[in-house]
Amino acid sequence: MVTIYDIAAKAGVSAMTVSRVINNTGKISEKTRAKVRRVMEDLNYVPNHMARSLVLQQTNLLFLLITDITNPFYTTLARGAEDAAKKYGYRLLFGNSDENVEKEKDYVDTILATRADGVLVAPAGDPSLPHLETLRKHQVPFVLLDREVPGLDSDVVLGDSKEGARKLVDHLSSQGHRRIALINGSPYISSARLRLEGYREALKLNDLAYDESYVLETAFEPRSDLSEIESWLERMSPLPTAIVAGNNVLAVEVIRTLHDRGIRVPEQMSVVCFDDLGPYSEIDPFLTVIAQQAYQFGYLGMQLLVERIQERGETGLPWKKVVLPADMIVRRSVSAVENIL
Amino acid sequence: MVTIYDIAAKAGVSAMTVSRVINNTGKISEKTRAKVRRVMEDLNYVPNHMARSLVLQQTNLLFLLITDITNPFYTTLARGAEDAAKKYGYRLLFGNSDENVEKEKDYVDTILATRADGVLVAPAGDPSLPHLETLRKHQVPFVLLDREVPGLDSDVVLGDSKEGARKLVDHLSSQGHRRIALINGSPYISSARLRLEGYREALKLNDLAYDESYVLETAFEPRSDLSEIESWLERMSPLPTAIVAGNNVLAVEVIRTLHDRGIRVPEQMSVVCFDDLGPYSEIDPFLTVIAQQAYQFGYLGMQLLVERIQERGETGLPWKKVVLPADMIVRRSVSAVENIL
DNA sequence: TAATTTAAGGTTATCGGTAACATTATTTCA
DNA sequence: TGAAATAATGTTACCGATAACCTTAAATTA
Repeated sequence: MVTIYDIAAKAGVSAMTVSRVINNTGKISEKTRAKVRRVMEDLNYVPNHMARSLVLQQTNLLFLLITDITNPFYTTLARGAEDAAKKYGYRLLFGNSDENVEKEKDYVDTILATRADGVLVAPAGDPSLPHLETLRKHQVPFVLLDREVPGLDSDVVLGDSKEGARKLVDHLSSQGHRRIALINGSPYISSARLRLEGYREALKLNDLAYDESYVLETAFEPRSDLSEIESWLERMSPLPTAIVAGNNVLAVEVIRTLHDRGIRVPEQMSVVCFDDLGPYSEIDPFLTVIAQQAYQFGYLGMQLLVERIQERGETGLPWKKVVLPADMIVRRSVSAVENIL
Repeated sequence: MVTIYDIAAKAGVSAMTVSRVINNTGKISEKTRAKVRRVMEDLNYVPNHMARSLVLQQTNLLFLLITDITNPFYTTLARGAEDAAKKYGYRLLFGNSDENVEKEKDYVDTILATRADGVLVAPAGDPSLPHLETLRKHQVPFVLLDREVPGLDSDVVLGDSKEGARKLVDHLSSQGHRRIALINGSPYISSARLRLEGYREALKLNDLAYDESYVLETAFEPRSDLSEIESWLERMSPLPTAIVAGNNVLAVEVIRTLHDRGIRVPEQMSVVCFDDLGPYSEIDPFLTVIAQQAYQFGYLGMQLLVERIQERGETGLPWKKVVLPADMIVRRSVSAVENIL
């Protein structure tokens, strides 16, 4: 590997001069600058980021941790974060925790070991608390995305989950649905809790009774085993006429399970959910959804993070909480109750 | 930041002893080991990856560069790469080039500067050659995914693009289509070239004439400006009855443009493409596609990469080329010609 | 013209680890 | 019982960069 010393030797200058040329610091004559540049090109020199960061005590590296890299919500969010990072001159790397607290912890270790300047995290859930506290203890600035973690103060960008759930239920109710079920993510995830709350409030406002057996709390991540959903569907009696899904992955799994049992959507069952299905929902608009502004989650989150990084030292700045609105897109996955077979 | 020296001082041993405890090397008495461990926990010590890599001359870090993080093909591929990396004990980080050679070059610089042990790359295209050669020159092992780059020998995992294109055209032909158009990625991308070749061969085999105006070569990446597709549609006369899209993104854009012009799919135009739309195509199976084994691209690619890394030093090992089959999934986006309005 | 400034560059120490080579008790064995 | 082996730890140098300080010659200024 070519080092600064190889360049220095070949150019007949000291290593420090090479360093100055690389970083455009200090005073260097045009002649030496040109010579050093030529030697660097000749030898294909690439600065060693680690050596540099070691002495500078900063890496210019930021991380984005998401929980599901195959979910369009998170990948669109990633684009937003990426664009903002570029704007501020940071490099951004991605990690994927798969909704798995252990994997997430591994990434946090990598991040700490890499001495990243900051992190954007969509936490796997409340049990993420310990490793987020570790980040805090090591003074790594971070911003939470999409989910809060009780007991941890921080900047955060959230969607209006409660309002979103209310809108979905209201919409179903307006189509005459009175038996509305909810399949939700783990209660250890803040957004899932708020969606449940919004669901219950909306039921009440629409004079609908809350029936515990109509609620299934499972995992937001995709899984091959659908038996939990199957037994839930069997348990409910009478079957609901509509299902609210806590996110797009759950909606897909519910619909798949319904199809397996010969129940057609929306003819026999209406389904709505949080989060859109990416650009692909445009070709054959099917699911009625709360389309969260995924790109904005990433973009705004990155702005908050960069602010934190640049304010480092100043203490006691209040934590910022951005709540993005929940907009509903009505498509074909809901039919009016009177049309249900 | 807590260092090995802080631990050493507090535990009353030398830094080297701490290092030995961390890495489980050398001989350490149980007593000191326990003491050092306790101090590390007390101080929340995290090893500095950069310092370590600097002296070890290896980072245990691998990178995956993809060209479109919102494309389910690449995110599923990423999952495969991730699982395989974990199996082999490497850390994996992701980068997203957005089909943009410049961005890709930036990532390559980051990778070189980070001194990653290896890279998995889905190259943006033939113009990626210079920076891939830079990787080679710096002896960073890499494996290409999904696309080859002429003039560059390397391990590579490909899909059978030619065969896939043939299958799509054959399928359309079997439904009576005789005017079949192709919207494809840039001719500077190997997979796009092969898809065009397969398309032309299949036309010939089905006794269909090749009409240049029926082929549009554009970009594989999503874009907001659809005017190029619009003017292409206007140019073709008579309109084709079916369109083959070089990938899922193009299919989505074509269908969107068709809808804008009041042309319905599949009632008035059949559309097929390469690459599935992720799990979401299951809820409302619409597009007939060549479903490439995205997960396998990542998993096998990672295996090849790790082999290369571990063989480092041994020269002249032949390059490996894995070609994954192209399987067609027939869904609803094609109708028989006689039913076209 | 002597005293300062400035331009251009060099030296040394350091970032946080680890390899390689000591060192010192303590065992083990001939 | 003395020599050799081993266990447990310490010292030193180095990985590749940069900050802080130092040096020298040329250019300015009083």
